[in-house]
Amino acid sequence: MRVTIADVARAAGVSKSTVSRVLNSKGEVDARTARRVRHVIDRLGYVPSSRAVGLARGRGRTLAVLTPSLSWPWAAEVLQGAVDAVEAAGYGLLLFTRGRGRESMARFAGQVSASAFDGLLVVEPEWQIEAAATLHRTGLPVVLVDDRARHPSFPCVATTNALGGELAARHLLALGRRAPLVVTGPQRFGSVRDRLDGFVRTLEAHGVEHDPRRTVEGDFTVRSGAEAVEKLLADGQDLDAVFAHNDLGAAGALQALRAAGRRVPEDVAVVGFDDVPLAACTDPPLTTVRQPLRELGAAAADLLLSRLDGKPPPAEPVVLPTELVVRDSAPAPVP
Amino acid sequence: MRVTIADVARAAGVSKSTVSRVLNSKGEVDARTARRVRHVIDRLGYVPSSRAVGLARGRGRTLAVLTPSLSWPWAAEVLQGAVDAVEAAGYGLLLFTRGRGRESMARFAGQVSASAFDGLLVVEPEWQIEAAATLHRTGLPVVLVDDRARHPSFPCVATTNALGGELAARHLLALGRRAPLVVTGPQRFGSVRDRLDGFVRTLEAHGVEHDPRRTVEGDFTVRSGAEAVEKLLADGQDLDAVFAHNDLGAAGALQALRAAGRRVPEDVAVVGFDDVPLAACTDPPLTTVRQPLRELGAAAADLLLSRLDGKPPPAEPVVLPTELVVRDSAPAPVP
DNA sequence: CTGAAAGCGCTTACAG
DNA sequence: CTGAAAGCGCTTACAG
Repeated sequence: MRVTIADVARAAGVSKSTVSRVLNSKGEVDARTARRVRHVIDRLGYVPSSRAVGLARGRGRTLAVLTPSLSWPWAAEVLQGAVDAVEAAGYGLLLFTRGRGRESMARFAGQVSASAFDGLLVVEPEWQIEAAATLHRTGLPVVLVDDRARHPSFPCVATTNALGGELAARHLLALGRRAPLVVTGPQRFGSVRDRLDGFVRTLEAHGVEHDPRRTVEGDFTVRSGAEAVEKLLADGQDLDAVFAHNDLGAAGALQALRAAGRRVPEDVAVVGFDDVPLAACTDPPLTTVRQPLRELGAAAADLLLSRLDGKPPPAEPVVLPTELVVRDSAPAPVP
Repeated sequence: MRVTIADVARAAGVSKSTVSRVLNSKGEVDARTARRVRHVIDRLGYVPSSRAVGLARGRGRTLAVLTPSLSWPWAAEVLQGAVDAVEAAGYGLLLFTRGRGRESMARFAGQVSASAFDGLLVVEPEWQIEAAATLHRTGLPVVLVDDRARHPSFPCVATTNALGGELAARHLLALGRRAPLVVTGPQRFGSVRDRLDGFVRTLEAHGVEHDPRRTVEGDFTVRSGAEAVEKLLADGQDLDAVFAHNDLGAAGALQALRAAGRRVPEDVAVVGFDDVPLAACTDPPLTTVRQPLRELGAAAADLLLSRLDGKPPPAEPVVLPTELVVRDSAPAPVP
């Protein structure tokens, strides 16, 4: 039923070796023979079995990506960037998410050992970093989409998180704000600490002291953004700005501020992070620090692909720039 | 380097056949022999090569999914549901998106012929339906996540779109609205026509005539939702409600209404469709017809898996229910 | 209950 | 430039 290389060889009156040679344009083949073989291939609609090729060659054309839940819009964007790049290279991409915790990691490890793929992309690694390190040591090419320099032993791509924090701070300072609430993500993340550092350092460089009580650790959910605002308000603290470490948190802050009767941006200016599609749909639309999410995914995929081609990993992480996108929640300062 | 079945056989003092038998618990194996083999497997950390197994058996444990861009939040949710189900079954999932049109479909077709996977999930098929049909004929198990009964020759899972339209209409009628704008998706989609039908029929069943000029075809983008409202307003038509066929469109309508000085929900009530995460973050939060997106993905995956196990496809499409989620953009009617 | 052998569909030295 | 043969790592009748 399936057309095999043997069928092609027979129909073309040559050996399987020769068919293989024209298939992979490897070794010298007589031009006329090659043409004949190609014709037969077309006529029969022959496509080599990826399994057989993979087995014979010891590797195939399949990559895998391990990513957080796709319900996080930024993960979906990064993944889309990776898919596009992988697809363009003619590779397949196996998708694993961290939906089911340890159990699902175990299953993942099984696939790895089964060498079902030839390279791995890890998006925002957390506790699975050990697993990644083990694989890496095993010889599996691994690339991380991650925070700068947190895992220096891996090739990785990252964004300028500290600069992002700085951009947010400069903008709020220019708007005359002096008492911002910072809703961070989980502070075990290096990216989060970098954003915070960049923000606070910039504030202080401009003579604005940042009261630590105005830094609240969130978990990147809408709810945590709202709660941070509610709590601060309940404590009687005042604020004239919010810098949330992601757009979802900023959206939550927006809701809580409205509920508390604070006007945005007049009373409180709000700046988010990421620039996911949601950011343009809130009321008012969010000013935010844009991360080039698709580009991150694509760059990581390309890096992995080039490693498979035997190119050495870059000494430094690949770092893509963040930039400020100004919308109504923290408009451009009037000159 | 790689531990093979031969290594295990040697270490356990048995043949490869026997190792294979205990691996697949197939055929009779002496209990003690089996135990010994298992020990060796554990000790050596042996995992069968998925490629070799696939080649020998003629099929492996890999599925593929062909889905629209993950930038559509609903696609990301459906995909997440599918990943979870596939992963739980111990299968791998190869991801293809329609990012690059025909070119990417060609590449996709290549992977298919290479039998890189054993079953295919198609999410919201449009022009690639022919390709799917061809594959299906070839013997590849295919399952669709699609609109009810549009492709009766495929096993598929769908939602109650007409009912969704009806729910939206009933809610708006209960709020006393009589002049709704309907922003549809592309009307070539069966789901879109079903939603529209359900909506209009319900209106008319309640003695409310629906002026066809108040049905505007959109393309599921935020922009198209906003434009539909702007155009209607520019034409001097009046409206007291909007029913958008997806939440993004509803978010766009919200923006345009605000810009036009209409209050939501007082002047204009707005109902969306899907209930993606964004829906809870708009101002006001969206009342919307919820689609069980993850469940759709999971159900499709399970259906595909059961087909691979040789179970016959269900005669009828699997249909999951939509339900109305009431938020502030169209609040519950006061009794 | 167990093993030797053939076969899955390719690639790759090795000869010629 | 081309072919016969071995090998990739498994499974599966077929004998015993």
